[in-house]
Amino acid sequence: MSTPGRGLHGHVLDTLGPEITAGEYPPGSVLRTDELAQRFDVSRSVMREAVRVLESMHLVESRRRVGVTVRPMSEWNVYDPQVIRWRLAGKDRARQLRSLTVLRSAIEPVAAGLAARHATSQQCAELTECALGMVANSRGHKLEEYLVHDMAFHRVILDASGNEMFARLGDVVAEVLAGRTHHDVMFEDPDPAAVTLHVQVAEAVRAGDAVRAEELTREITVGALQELDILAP
Amino acid sequence: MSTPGRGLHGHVLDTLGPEITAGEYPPGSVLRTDELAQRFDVSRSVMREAVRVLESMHLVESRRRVGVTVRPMSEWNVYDPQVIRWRLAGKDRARQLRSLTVLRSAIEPVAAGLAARHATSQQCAELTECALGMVANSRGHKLEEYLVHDMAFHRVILDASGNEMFARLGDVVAEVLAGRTHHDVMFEDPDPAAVTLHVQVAEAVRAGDAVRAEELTREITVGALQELDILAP
DNA sequence: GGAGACAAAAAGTCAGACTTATTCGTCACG
DNA sequence: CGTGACGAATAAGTCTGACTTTTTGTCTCC
Repeated sequence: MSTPGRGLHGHVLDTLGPEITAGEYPPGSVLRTDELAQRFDVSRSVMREAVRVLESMHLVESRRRVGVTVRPMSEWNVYDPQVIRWRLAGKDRARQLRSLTVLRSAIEPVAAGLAARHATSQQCAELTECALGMVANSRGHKLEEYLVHDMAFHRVILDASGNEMFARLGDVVAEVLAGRTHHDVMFEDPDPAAVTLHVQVAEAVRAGDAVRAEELTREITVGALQELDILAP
Repeated sequence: MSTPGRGLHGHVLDTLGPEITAGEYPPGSVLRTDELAQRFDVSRSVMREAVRVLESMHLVESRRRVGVTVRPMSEWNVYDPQVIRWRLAGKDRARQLRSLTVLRSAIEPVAAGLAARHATSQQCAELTECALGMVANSRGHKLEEYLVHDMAFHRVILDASGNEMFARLGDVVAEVLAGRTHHDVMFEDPDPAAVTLHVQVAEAVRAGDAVRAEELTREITVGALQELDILAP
């Protein structure tokens, strides 16, 4: 995605990471560095670097005389964008998408409220532009163009909140929106009500109306949650 | 903290990580693997493993013929518990604490609402126990004992929400609460109103009253935000 | 002054030997 | 029988040195 297989150790991670996050090795499973190096046909140095990265994500733990043991899912660094990507590409993408959508529903309304207070005039302009782009592509099976503007819209909101923790969720939200468009729901044109809400949020932010921006965004995320409930009650 | 200097590469990270997150190397600064290996008196293999970990946190980027370049703060994986710890131990701990408290104010109310729906009877019992422990230690300069129960309380709420993304913020919230007690505010006994709110949240969760649990928790987090505003308006 | 070739620099890779910590089995001792 | 200590096996950890690959800056040459 962002950094595709840069170097041999990257290629190893592209295979091993998804396998682990997909749960192919039950927690407590033991892998041996040497065997992995053989399997991927790389030197032990390269394999060790890959293991170190997995370890920094808390996916595995490396202990002397034991080997590389897989940690239970509850200990994974589930906010690591790489881990999120692996899991979204794997088996439990539905569960993952639900968790992330709930996260969105908590974060984005608050972020929109802050954005109404902190957004620069340029960010307001970008927001309006994105909302207009969504309107323009809301009919006629132009889902891809719509998605681009939708992702940009939410990224601007999160950035404009002025909170770095929120801002860093831009990639995650984009991934969720993309996943929704490309796989699960959204067979036809997007919900007109949602499009309108985005336009209204842009207006509220520009007007500096924090309460209204927060409430409108809450409606958007509630809608996203309902979409999931319809799909898998 | 959790995994203190495990192995040589861990020791290198314990020094280099805080240096980078403290901003001692401006974005775009170039480090050379060989020089770093010399500086820390380790072999290049060990140094490379450390660089790989820093790279997986998006703190640096390693490119051929160029070296290891430090990335701008906006690209760091700020949700990585290790990065959070490094930053909380460093220069901008105040800024970091503020960001995290805003994050809490978005997450915890929603988590409490979900907890009211999903908490098991055992989790309800734990919650009540924590709240009672907070009451018992709310007077008489027993800040440490109070803190333990406070951290446990919020961890149970986040776990009981049933959302893994929320659950994994337990460590972060604990870190924020600990930081608040040990450094910034909290010179004397905690605010009695806050203690009462925790007890009421425990009751609301046990009663399955999601709306009330959410609203009460919102009051708690608003209080935490106000504490910061009083300290640094 | 632009395009292409060349050289230097730094990360990337590999192989092999050695070190160290941990675990497990065994054996002696209570 | 249990128990504790000793020792051997094992797999990660470390170091070294040689080699490869990619990128970049420069220096021609047209």
